[in-house]
Amino acid sequence: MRQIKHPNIEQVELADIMYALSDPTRLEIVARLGNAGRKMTCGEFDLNRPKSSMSHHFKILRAAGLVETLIEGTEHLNALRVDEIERKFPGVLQSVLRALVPAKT
Amino acid sequence: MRQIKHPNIEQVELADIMYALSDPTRLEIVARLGNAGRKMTCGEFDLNRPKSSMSHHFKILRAAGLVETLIEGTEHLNALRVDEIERKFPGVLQSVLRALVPAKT
DNA sequence: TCTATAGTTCGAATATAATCGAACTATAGA
DNA sequence: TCTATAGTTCGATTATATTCGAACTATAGA
Repeated sequence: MRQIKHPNIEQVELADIMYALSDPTRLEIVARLGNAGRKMTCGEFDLNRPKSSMSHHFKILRAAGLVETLIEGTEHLNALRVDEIERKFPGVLQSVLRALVPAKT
Repeated sequence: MRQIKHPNIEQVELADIMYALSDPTRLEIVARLGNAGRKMTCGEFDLNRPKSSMSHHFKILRAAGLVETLIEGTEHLNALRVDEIERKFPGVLQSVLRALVPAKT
């Protein structure tokens, strides 16, 4: 396996995005990715959960089209697909990201 | 039972909203309520599902804080809590509603 | 008071999801 | 080639959701 397959943006459905965002762990991952504004490895999220659970959540985020994962060496670099999602569903991801920031005055 | 209890807006959580919006039937209900821009009875949604299923979905939409239900006679009048949600999570519901409109030029 | 209407609740069946340890894969570097 | 690292996949368990018929509740109107 060279690179991970992602859905292309035409295939992305709103209900799947909503589903992916309905879990607290995944919301946290999305929040951190959004805050970071850079690619992050799975290991960087220190959410006190075993690797297999984290992997499961990333899989769902990827399947929903929210996250894109680039394999580089032994690491998987994850990024939000903000631009594409924004073009397809304007405002949805941005407003969610804003809602996730804890009152950043 | 006089009137149905709803969560007040402070108690409403983003994950619950996302969860409520992750089901196609509920998305459809929300879309129609949004389009209508008026209160609608449960029976008006002609989604080919038994009453008990519809009732279940309305219960979840209510619990998530998305829908407000007013009892009037034998009917239950449902409305989106757009203003409150908008104040708490700016853009979230609006952008979802816009995404649900099928290319209304 | 009787009946029709609108919707909820209950209960059981079925489906889907979350969780996590253990085994696995792929790469980097010694 | 051996080892460590990063992450995935598998499989089993447990938890949650969906679905829908049947019974129920509350109100309106005759």
